[in-house]
Amino acid sequence: MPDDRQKKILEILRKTFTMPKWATSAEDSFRRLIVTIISQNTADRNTERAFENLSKKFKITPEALANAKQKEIEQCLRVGGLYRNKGKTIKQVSKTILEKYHGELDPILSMPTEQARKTLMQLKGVGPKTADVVLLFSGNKNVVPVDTHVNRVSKRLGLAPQKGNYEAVRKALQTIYNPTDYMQVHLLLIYHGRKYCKARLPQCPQCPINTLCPSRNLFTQQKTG
DNA sequence: GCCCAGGTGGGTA
DNA sequence: TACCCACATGGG
Repeated sequence: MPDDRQKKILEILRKTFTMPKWATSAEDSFRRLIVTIISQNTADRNTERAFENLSKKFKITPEALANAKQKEIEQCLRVGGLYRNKGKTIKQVSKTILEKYHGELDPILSMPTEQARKTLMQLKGVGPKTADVVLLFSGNKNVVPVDTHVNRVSKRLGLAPQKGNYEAVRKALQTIYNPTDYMQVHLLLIYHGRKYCKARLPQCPQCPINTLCPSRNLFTQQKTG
């Protein structure tokens, strides 16, 4: 159960940002996995362009991508950056799903959460963030994916331990908030991080939750003496 | 021209 | 185990 401050933070974020339609729309789980791999360390705009190129050239199925030439996958992804790594990952992941899991991702997502998570992370190029995004948005699992914004914002807001690693931040957020809110917590912290709570800024002047932010007080104290 | 966007795996101490 | 680095493009 969130305490008053934690509850208020979520309430303000809900009023500040609107949730995207895609979050609750049905999406093929394999497509979700591929998009999420492309999005790794990449701006949304470039992710979209790369995925569009890939979709035009190939059917987004384990069969089609496992049998595609890696060079051709890479060319589609070029516009997004990190294209050699991701081309290799996408081909390999598709091949593994095809050969080891009969070309089906959904049975993995039907496993208990921890087992599904572990299984996804055994795919080379799929780390905790990518696994959790697929689990949350396509597997209907109770996890909070921690991307760079979620990590930074959670720590500044005192929602997660300052030196916590991925797992510590994820567990902290999952403990504070209700599973029904996990998707909102994930997305709203990202939107907040992008708009107000930037990595290069020690604090955010226009931030709508400034008064609830412990690091804002630290900053104020430093500035005033 | 420089910084920012923003995950994973491999190497090293 | 904890840190450091390579991967790569597009936009402001």
